[in-house]
Amino acid sequence: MLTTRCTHIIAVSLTDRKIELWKNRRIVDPQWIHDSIKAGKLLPWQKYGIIQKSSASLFAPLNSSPNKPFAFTSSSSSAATSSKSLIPQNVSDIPEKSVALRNPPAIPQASSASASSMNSLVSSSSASSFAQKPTLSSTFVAAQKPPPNPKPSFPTVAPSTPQKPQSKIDLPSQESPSPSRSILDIAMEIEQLKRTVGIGNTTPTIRLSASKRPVYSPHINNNSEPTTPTKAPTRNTSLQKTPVMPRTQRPATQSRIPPPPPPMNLQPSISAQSLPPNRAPSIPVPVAQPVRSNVPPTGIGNREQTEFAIKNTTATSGFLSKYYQSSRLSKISNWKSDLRDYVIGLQEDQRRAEKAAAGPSNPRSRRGGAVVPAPAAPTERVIMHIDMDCFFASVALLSRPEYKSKPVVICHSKGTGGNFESSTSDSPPAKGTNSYSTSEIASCNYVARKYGIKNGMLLGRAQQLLSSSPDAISAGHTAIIALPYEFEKYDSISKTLYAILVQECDEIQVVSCDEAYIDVSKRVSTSGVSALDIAGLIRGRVERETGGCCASIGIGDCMLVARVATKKAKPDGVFWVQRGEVEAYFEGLNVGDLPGVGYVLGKQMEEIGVKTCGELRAISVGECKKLFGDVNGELGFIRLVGGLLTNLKTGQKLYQFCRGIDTRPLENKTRQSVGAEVNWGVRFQTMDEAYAFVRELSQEVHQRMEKSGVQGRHITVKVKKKLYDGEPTKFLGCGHCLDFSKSKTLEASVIDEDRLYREALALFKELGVGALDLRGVGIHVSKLVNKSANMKGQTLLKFTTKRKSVDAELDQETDELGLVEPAKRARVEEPDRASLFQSASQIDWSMVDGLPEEIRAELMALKKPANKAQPQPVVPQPRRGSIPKCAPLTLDRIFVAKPAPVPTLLGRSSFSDVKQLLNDWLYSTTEPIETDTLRFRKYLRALVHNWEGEKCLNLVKCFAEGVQLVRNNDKLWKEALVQIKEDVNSAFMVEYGHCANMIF
DNA sequence: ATCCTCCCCTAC
DNA sequence: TAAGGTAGGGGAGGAT
Repeated sequence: MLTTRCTHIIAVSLTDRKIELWKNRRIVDPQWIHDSIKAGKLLPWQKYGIIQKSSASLFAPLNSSPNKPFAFTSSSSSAATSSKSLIPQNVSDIPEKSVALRNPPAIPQASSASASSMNSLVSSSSASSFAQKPTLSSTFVAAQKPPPNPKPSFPTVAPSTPQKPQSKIDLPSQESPSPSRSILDIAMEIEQLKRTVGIGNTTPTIRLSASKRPVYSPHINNNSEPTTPTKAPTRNTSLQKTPVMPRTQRPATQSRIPPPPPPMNLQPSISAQSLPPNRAPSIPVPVAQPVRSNVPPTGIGNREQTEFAIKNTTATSGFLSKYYQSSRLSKISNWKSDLRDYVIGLQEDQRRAEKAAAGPSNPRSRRGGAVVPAPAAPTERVIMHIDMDCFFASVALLSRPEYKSKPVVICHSKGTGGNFESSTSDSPPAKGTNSYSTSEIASCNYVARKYGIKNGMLLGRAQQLLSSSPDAISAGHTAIIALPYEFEKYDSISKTLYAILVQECDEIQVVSCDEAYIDVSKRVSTSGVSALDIAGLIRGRVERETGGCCASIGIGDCMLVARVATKKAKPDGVFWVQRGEVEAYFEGLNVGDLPGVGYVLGKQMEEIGVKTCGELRAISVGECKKLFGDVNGELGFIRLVGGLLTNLKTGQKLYQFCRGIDTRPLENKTRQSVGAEVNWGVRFQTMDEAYAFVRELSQEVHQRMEKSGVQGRHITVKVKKKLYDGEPTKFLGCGHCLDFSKSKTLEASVIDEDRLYREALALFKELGVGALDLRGVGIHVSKLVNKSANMKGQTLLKFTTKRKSVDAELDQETDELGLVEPAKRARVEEPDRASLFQSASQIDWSMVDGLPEEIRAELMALKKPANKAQPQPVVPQPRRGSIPKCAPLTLDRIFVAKPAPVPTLLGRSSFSDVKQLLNDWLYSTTEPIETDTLRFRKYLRALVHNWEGEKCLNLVKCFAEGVQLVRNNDKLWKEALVQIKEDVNSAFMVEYGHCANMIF
């Protein structure tokens, strides 16, 4: 509401986030109101703009750019020459449409100068250099080695006495002494962990979602760490592994031996420099006019890639349907929704049938064709988790049994000259073929898994893994068999699976196209058939009726236990963890195997030394009392784990899950939202292209809503903004991005496609990400109502809304229908009003509702063309002033934002203390532990976000020199350094709008 | 207190 | 080449 209807924002200070969001709004000091009242008229607000004010008052005398990162350390005015010293405060304040604004980030002139200024500062402040500054390097080198390392390996000894600042960089404020700490102090550890993992309010305000994780998204997260098989004790469990059906195995006829693997492709295959200069801006600079060109965006790749990209980015119309035909993730999601609808339908039928069959004496007669005797209340729950084994790969092998003993993966890559069936078997794969592919593996068979290949891994990486595996080579498995998707088959087999399941169960919950939970408690208790027999029956049917696809089944007394049992059952088996065995089974279970524990939570638990459920359980008994006094047991655990890791609900869930307790009922919830998003192939040159894409996406979402028979009134638009220039490693991928979203609740549900588009477009514009920076767009609609129900509901909503008068609402409706009265339209033709705007497209419509009625009506009239029959243009004229501004954040924010907490590394903040810590770290361990590297990276990012870029660079330099001198450029340490540099670069891009200059 | 917005995380 | 979607749970912090 604030952002959509306010004309001015009165504030004394703003959070960084608000500054980022509202940098194009009128943010004024309260004094403006006082002075206006005193003057008896509305004074020009510009003088009171708090961002402008702070910047102007502090830097105007120096005529320096607020975008200049290191003004406070540099006496040089060379970097202070930008005439673009102030970012525009409001769209309407930009006299001429600044094209620069639509080509963000509008890097100020100063930035390159700043960079060089920074560079010179860094080199002159080789204060922190190992090699060049004997005194400091000796301090560093001669530091006491801490004892070899506990965990964490960052030493936790008391910090050394703070030294004098090395240079101007170390401001006195950074010299806060660290409290002395003890590693045994659990409370302290919690604080430390909070700092490390970013819980609490010490994190920089701009969240770097991408940088929290080493790589984008769960798909890739899967790559990095092969999960070790669960080491669950088996002595107390009833392992009922059904024998694997013998499979016909034909000799492979098409396998080929690839050439020796090329080196790892760590860099994007084609650098931006290889493209024409005008297409390869390493730092986007404002250009006079965006040029619509057939040449694709920056750095996509070589000629073939370029040609492909022309046809396959979001800037091309028709992208969306093609994309959704091919996206396995989209299909997986949609199948789930469809199946859920299907099952809900079945359940409703069943309820109706029961009602019809009536008679309390016969509450249940038939279900899905199977006769179900009237059950007594089951004494024990029997839940099964059914999961097809490597579903896509299994389906592919149905028609290609000759590959069953080969490492098979399913992905899009055709691996030119590679392994698709279409290629001839007598020609070897082209050089480097699959080894460079960035195609994601959707599914792989167990032969491939044996060599560490996993779902989500890039094909290139998988091929390299195989090529470097002695086991694979000796088994003759040197080439991956890459097979194509067969979506229709998956669909059909999925239906077969569900048809079987609904017949063989009491209750069912859809998980995905190849996975479900079923409840067979009643069957077991009434028929006397054992759970294992039912599982065997289901597995037999699935295999027969699908033509040979195997399902594994885990059995337990709740969904949780059944699910973790399935892991043990795979492949092609059944595993039953009975009630009495749960505790022992969970004792050794990896916490990562618990549902809900993914990459982040898993890492956080690892931080506190918790790897297994047993260890997690032990927390409560061991330490809660220390922390919470008499609050121990469950509550203490929840407070500890909750406070430590996340919060209450997660703590509660973990408390139960690590004990094998799960009381969730099986259910298929009706959907609460509908959406569509694309984060692949998103490359735009102009905002018009982006707007056109938003329109396509709105249409898609609208279609989906129609299909589901729902309407909604809460609209969310999400965007991804790239963090780096150049193309990401993954072809046409989104790379590392910042995520932003903006949402709006309408007074009534979205009715037509056009309204959805207009609302989405307005939100999209508010997000303010420039065409060149966009890497992803999504539109979601929630607060859904059933479409038929909504017809009744709308009137009510209209009259109960608090936020808008009925008149306004009616006006809006009228407007939507293009029925603005001619009289109203005529009035705005008066030159005095109309001249305020060059065109209606310049009006910030989101502010209109906040205006007085008279003006508002006039503007509304202006909004609509006189000819009401005139259709809405497909691509609207962009509102000039609303073109996103992606200039780097300016120094303004330092003075406007609340004082940021001082970043610390294990409690140290001064340069010398941190440097000492790095020294100790380098000496204390031969290999960098990832946790420590992450800590350091996080700290460096925090420094940059706190505008301590120079301190950050000097620390990186210290570290780099330490790696060289202390660790003799050891590979692992160098890798850590590379990660650190990448992180710092990305943080620099965000804060300063350019890469960090790290020539060490 | 409770709700809302803007995220992040997780699962398939 | 390549198709990194989608929905739900939940938390932080601000608004009401």
